Amino acid sequence: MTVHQHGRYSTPVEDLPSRAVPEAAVGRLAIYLRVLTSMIEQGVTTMSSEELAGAAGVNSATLRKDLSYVGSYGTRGVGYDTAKLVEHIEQLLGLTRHHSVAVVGIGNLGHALANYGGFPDRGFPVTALFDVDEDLVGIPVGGLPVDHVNTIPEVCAEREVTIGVICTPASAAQIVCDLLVAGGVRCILNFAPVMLQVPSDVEVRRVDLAVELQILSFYQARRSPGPRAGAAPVDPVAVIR
Amino acid sequence: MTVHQHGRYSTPVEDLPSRAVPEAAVGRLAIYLRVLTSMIEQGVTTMSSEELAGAAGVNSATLRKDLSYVGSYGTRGVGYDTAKLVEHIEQLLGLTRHHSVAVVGIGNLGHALANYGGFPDRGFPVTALFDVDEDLVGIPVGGLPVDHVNTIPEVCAEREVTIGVICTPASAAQIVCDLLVAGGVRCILNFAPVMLQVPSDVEVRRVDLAVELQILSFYQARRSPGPRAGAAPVDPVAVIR
DNA sequence: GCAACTTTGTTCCTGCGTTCACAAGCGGCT
DNA sequence: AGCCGCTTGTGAACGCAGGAACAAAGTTGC
Repeated sequence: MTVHQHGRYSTPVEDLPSRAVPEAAVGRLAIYLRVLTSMIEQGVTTMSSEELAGAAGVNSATLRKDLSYVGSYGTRGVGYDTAKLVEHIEQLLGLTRHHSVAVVGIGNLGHALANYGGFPDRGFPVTALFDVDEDLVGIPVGGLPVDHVNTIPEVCAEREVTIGVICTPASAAQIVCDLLVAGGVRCILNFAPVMLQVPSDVEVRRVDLAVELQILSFYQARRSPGPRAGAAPVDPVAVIR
Repeated sequence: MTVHQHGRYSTPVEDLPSRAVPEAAVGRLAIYLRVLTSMIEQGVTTMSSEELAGAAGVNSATLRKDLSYVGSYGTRGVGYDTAKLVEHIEQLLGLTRHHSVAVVGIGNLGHALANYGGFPDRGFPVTALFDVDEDLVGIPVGGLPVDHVNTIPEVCAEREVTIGVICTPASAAQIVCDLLVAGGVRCILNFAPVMLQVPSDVEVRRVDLAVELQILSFYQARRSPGPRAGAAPVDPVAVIR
């Protein structure tokens, strides 16, 4: 029972699959991936580290080092083949096979996530929904019927859920987490404002709305004392779609 | 126009308000705050660094260092007065005054956020909702009518919005962002999967579902080759509420 | 009132991540 | 075919954050 939420290392033992990749680098790789697929759709077949870094908002040296973790697939004097690079990053991130997702807690947020359809981008199909509320059980949300939280272990094992998303109130999060772990789920995305206690082989990512807002509040608090920035210097000709 | 999303420093100039606080520390302080308010509700008036650190899942030395940023308000041999500490952390995080929040993009996620009511914890009232869809404009969501995105600059200036939350599709995010900035908003929470370009005095926090899932996928990919963990060693006697 | 224990606040140190800078390598041009 | 310029990949330095250890300080018990 360790507490290791967020930040920490990747491969404490076993450095066979390339050398250990820093966690921050993994996050950036996911961003490169998105930029790359977007560029490929626009017909771009080759990008230099400078271009890609610019689009991702990072230093080009950082980008090159990140890409060196996945292997050396660039051509000197030219740049990176976008298609090849996508392929290799996807492989490193384990996106070649699908990851079945379960959403627990079908409140406002859970409802929103369930309706995402195929979930952000491809490769993360939602295959199970759970809630405590008996009135919700059986009702389809986003085309999938809700099951009772008591059935989490069986259903998760049966449907081979790899990622559990916790959208319950804080008070229920730990219990739900234990049930997911019991069902063999070893990756958890936690939206509840609590630090989950999990076995060391379970990975938890926490997304905390309140913390994000408070960090923004902090930066707002220590600004130049000027009250508010000048109003509307940008043309309000909003042409969205 | 800098790109500085996430990570970076706090007070590049001006170290008047205590010394520069590392960004990571700010995030942890928000967590301490939650733990403390929870403990106060249970009648706890004093906590040692060891206790508080345990509850927050961090090292006690780290906690003491974090608290030293807000000032020295502990009593040696005793610990910290929970009420006093909450007060000082709230002051540092700028939570003493309210931060008016605007939500842009009333889709699944925007709908969920608008319905949060007073928004996570207290101090972040949602005072404006926006969408492009004419059919949505005027309809109240969570008790607040939706306005058209074209009116973002005026409405934000008028209602003194300090934090803008972007829940639009990626394609609209940058335009919406520009409109918020035009309305004087200098803190943005971005749920759209794009790196926003903003003036250097605007702070952007990004919450990216796809990236979080892909990071989990990465850790899942490089595990002990064993297929799935053993099933249900935990009693499924789920007694939630 | 004194001594011993407890807990804070801080200094030092270690280690990781980011950045800089350069050598190696590849394509294009003459 | 050889040279030139561009871009990658990596070795080394820098800087920050986290952890350990210690000194200062305050409280409790005698």
